[in-house]
Amino acid sequence: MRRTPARRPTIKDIALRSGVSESAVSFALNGRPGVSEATRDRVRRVADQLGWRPSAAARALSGEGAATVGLVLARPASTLGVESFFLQLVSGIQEVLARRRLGLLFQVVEDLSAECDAYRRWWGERRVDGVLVVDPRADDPRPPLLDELGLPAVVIGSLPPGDDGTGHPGISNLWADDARAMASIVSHLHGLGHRRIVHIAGLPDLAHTRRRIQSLRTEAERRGLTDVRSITTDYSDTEGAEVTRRVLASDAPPTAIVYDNDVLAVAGLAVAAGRGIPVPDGLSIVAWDDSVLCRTAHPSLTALVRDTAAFGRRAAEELLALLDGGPALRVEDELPHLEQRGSTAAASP
Amino acid sequence: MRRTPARRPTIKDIALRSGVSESAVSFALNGRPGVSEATRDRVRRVADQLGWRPSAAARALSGEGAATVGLVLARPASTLGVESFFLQLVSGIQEVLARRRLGLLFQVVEDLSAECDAYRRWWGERRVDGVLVVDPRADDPRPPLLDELGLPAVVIGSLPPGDDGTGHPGISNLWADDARAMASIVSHLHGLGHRRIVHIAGLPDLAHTRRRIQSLRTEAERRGLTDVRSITTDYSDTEGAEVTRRVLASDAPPTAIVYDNDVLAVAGLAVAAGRGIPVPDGLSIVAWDDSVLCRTAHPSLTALVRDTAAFGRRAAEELLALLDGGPALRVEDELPHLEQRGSTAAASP
DNA sequence: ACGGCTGGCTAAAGCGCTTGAGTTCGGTGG
DNA sequence: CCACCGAACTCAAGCGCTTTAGCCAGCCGT
Repeated sequence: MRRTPARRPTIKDIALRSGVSESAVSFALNGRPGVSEATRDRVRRVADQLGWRPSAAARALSGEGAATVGLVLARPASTLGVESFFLQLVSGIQEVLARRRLGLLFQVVEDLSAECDAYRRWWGERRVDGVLVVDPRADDPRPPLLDELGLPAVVIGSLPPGDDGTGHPGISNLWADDARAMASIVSHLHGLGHRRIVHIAGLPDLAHTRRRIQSLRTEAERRGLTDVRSITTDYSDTEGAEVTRRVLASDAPPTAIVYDNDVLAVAGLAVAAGRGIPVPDGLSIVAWDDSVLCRTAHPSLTALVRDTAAFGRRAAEELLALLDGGPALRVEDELPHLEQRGSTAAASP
Repeated sequence: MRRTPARRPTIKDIALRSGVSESAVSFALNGRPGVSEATRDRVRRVADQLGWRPSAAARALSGEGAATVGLVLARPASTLGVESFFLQLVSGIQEVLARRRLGLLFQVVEDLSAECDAYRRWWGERRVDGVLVVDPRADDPRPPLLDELGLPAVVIGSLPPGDDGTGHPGISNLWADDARAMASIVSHLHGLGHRRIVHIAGLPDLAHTRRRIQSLRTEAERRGLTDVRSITTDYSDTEGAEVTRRVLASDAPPTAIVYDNDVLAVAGLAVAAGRGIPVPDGLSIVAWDDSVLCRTAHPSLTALVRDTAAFGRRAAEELLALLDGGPALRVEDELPHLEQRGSTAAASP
């Protein structure tokens, strides 16, 4: 025999018990003028004695907004394996949203067009007040779409080269300076005497991939390095391993490889180990983004670490500012820092 | 100058343009009787010409439910590093929810009591129609709470020993047979001649941790193995490494270690490598749950693999069934299978 | 003593949708 | 020819909350 679930109290119940009108209750509970302090107190007491909570639906319907923000992750199922990045990011985001009692509507989809559909649906159904957009890319259809819908958004991640982020009045951008970060890696490797460097990158369409590739080229030219190149992958360990194998088998194999994420790096390390190439003495490895993988690998991997949860927090804060009617901003996140571990050493001659 | 965002059409707009009443529109769009096929078609056409979407808030308010389910992850920020498990699970869940246009409200919190708060809040605010509960534990306060709230739920994961899952009429349970899975691991190791086995487990309060520990003991007794034990950890690579170090330094170190997740296993592997203990010849390692980590480790790790996305899908399906008024069920997921790789071999004498 | 304020409250409309209770109208059976 | 019926609609209430307009008592100044 199933217990009747407790009935949820409404402001009507509160009004009845405290002997005032529903409007008075609303005023009292929302800290609006129009009720005496005495009444306000009484109403408040009754409210939380009854365990009252405002109905999100009713609030939303009467123009208060949905009290929810959305986040969609467009990744083919195969790719979203390990990546510590997202849970950390989400965890940071939540921290901030929780303070304002905002919910996070989350969705994982296969591709970009499904992502856009999700935005349209959320907008149409008035489910979210704003969204957080990850993985900006070249010719990204999302900012214009969101602009058209009038859905406030924060794009998380550096914009593609050439896009300065203006022109989308309702959209903020929280960016990390991938160019400078790449420069710091190149500087480190160059300082160790490396002249042949390969960058095994992620998805070619992602904005940060392009920034990194571009920066690598610039830095190489600046230093007169001619044997430096980038190769894009799908971020999977499979491709990471395959590309590494190919690169190491070439005539003049690199003395250092920079991987665009931890999974690629670890996969690469495994390949090196399999071919009997000692790391770091025969090959230096740098991972972009730190994680347990990098720390537990053997040797542990020199990695570009950033505080992903903090990144998420800042993104959420920017979105809140936007929802509060603030202007769209471009803000830069802290520069990540290169944590030197056991996988980088002086180039062997 | 900001473009005025498009105004969202309501059924009133549709009613006006198609020359019928709002109710007729509602009937037409929801496939209810009471309108002619001709009218229905016309209304439908107008609706999607206008790009109409039902307002989730209005629907919810008029008794249709929130069209949303909730999932909260109670993990201290430190722990939710790599674990491929959750994103995979969520990805599977979404696949099923998407078919019914249900949203997923997601929350990451620090601990169990915050998780319970989240449920209360969601219930009070009528934000979700049901929830998915992960990481069941001993003396779990969540099922009784959800029962009291009358919030349909599916508990994902095996219940603690002694709890048969009955007694919570609104709650289904999707369980994996951790006991048999552990038995299969022990059988594999025993068959390879291992007699001293250590199980480096996860959080001691989690139900599946207890099941595994209990099963290990049972299996050991059945085979007359006396030098077998479990040690719990917080799932972090740090503790995994530390416990491994301690265990390997003991007088009669184990010849095989079973780790409760991929992170622990990789951390353990690194420790072994650091101490010059060859894997698998000097030590066999088994990881519970597969991931890139296991596959890219060197040697690759023998792992207990399960189809996590499928697990998520089934859980979501159970929840849907519950929301449709079906009875609470206990269903068992497929047995995971032990993928033998390079980290297990015959015990050295 | 009276008009005008102001503080404290109530009444009522409205948000977008569902739904049960009418209403209309073209048949049908008697 | 009329009562009756069901199909196809319309009306209006209601979900829980916010918000605008309005009401009334009491206090001010003159």
